[in-house]
Amino acid sequence: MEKETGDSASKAAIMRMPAYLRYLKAEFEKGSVFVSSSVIANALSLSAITVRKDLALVSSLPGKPRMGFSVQQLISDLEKFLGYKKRTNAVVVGAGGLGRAILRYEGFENYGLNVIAAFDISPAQIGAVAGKPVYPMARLKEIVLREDARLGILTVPRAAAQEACNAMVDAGIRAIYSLASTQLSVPEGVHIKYEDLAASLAAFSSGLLVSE
Amino acid sequence: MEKETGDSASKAAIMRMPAYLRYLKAEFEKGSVFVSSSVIANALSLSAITVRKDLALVSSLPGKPRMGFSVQQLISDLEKFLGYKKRTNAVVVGAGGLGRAILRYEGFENYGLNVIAAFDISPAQIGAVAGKPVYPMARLKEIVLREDARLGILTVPRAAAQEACNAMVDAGIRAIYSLASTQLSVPEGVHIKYEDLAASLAAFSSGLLVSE
DNA sequence: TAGATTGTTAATCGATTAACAATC
DNA sequence: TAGATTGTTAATCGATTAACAATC
Repeated sequence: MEKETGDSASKAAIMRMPAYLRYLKAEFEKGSVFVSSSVIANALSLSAITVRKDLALVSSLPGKPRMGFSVQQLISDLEKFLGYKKRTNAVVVGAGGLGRAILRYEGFENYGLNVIAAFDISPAQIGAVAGKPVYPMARLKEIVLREDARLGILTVPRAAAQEACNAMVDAGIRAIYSLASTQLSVPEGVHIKYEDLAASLAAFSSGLLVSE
Repeated sequence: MEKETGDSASKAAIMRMPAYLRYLKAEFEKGSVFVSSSVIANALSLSAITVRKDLALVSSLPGKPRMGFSVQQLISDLEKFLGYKKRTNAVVVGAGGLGRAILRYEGFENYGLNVIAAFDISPAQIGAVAGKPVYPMARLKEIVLREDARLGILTVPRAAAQEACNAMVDAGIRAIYSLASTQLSVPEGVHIKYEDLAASLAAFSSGLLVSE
């Protein structure tokens, strides 16, 4: 008989986890050893109860009355929960401004992500950025297979997005993170997440999401 | 006596609006004149009822039984609702890879956002990108005042983030969109929104948010 | 007219908040 | 010990879904 797994994290809770991790890492740098839910809640503009509920979902050790939670333990638990301790290889398709910025960004290491290469249709872009190769699109499938890349990051212009997306799917990629701000159609079984920086910026700017 | 304003949009609903707009614009390109809630729902993996409820919040004209909603009208209503018809001036602080990509991106026009200039501490970055000036940080306040910039986009490295943030606040900016993936402290009255691309990418990659 | 699709009212579902006993 | 902070159970709140009469 299967053991009860208990509460599973809601999507809302999952989205708060990176914020906890970021905060706790900052606290760790400052030398904090223990931290209470109410302190975290204050810093992150959440309620203490929400924080405690969330931490209960990921914490391997219970918090201690009067002290709170071990900062170090919590960091480790959160990283494990968020999968930052596993390694995933990712490729970037589209070596324009945004694609190149992603290649240059070094912070992905902390998130268990290796951005291994980029691809572009334009011969002018072929070469390397920040020591990472930029290949022609024709080599996408070969490299994805060889490096077992699981995640594709789409940063091509809108007009080229569907074609580039198809190429990724054909290469065997089953998880696509699209920054191309256009609707894409993918076959069953391929996961896609749209991140529309411009739209979210605009929503924020117009004050609609001020409270978030 | 004040007239009842009716239901106001939930945050969840607001976040779906850009997706409707994107879809409707694509349909408009294809020549669609009317579209029903169930068609939209299918395309966007939502329920038809959710779509109808959401559209009721923004639509100035009711949908017609048997036909659905006017694509053109809905696009206009959504753009108005999302504030894309107003103009807001924005500045970028940090002219590294990501900052430069934002300067080069032309899609902001559609969202009512004018990215007018960038700022950087490094003299090497001063100049222009895509016809937009990159100024030294010392000129931030002057330009923000002159151009009435309301939104600041923060794209500096983590270590420089708080200092750059302070400079923005000092320059009179009251809405900061931070891509710096670090916790910032701002005075009361300054709105801040964190967008951690790396964290959201990692969460997606680890399969935690697959269903979104 | 007949039927598809709307808008609305009620029911369900899920997440947050409140209350409180347990405990270091 | 006394008290702050935890984890848990119950209540509230908000959003989604279901049901259905209205209507082009």
